[in-house]
Amino acid sequence: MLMFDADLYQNSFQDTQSDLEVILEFLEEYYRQNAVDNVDKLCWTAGVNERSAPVDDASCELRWASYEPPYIKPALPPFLGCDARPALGQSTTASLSDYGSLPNFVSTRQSTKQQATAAGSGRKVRLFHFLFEMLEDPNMTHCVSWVPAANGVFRFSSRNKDQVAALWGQRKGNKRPMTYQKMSRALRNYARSGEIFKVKKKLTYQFSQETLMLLQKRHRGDL
DNA sequence: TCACGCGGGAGAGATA
DNA sequence: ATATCTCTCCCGCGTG
Repeated sequence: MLMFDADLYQNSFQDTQSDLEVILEFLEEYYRQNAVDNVDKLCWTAGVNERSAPVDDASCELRWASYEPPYIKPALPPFLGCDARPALGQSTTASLSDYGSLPNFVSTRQSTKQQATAAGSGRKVRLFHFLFEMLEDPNMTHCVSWVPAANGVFRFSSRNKDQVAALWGQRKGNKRPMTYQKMSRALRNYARSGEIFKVKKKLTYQFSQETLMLLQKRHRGDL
């Protein structure tokens, strides 16, 4: 099981379970028709990191036949050295927030603030944590999924993107319904902190290399 | 022309 | 009480 901070993740996982129950009926119908695709997606999830186990290229090509390697906006220092984060590996109890929200090119002031926030409360789920949960959940691949052969890149389904947004709105307890438009706006704001970049392709975003590496390292460590 | 996705900016709510 | 962070919301623009 994927584990971040134990308490935080357990709570979020339970929330996710509740959310998923809402759309369970819809999913049941979908899975009956896409069982094979889900197997493929599990494979992609495991192969998000190109250094991980090889991905089934044939199945990827089938599903992503129309996909072209995205152009990554070089707005920030691209994918820094992994040895730049001293805290990594020193803490065995840090939550996902500690790692995933703190690329090393974020300003010192911001980093300090975020570290304090993540370490202090950990109660408030952040959008990119939620999205990572969705991406790691094979039941949600019809809404949002990793793009194979593109490290950390994920893409929303044009048909089901609003389901993800609706779940996000539920998770946050918003009174007004969340839409993809609003959720994607929040996603694009992550470019400022370097957590997620906008890829110049519709409905497609990318975790920063730093963030992705830490997520994956955490993921592998808890397998 | 139109629908859709994107980005700017302001502001609300939560947190330190 | 204040500063900061993280969205949320609205609006206009670009593109297919």
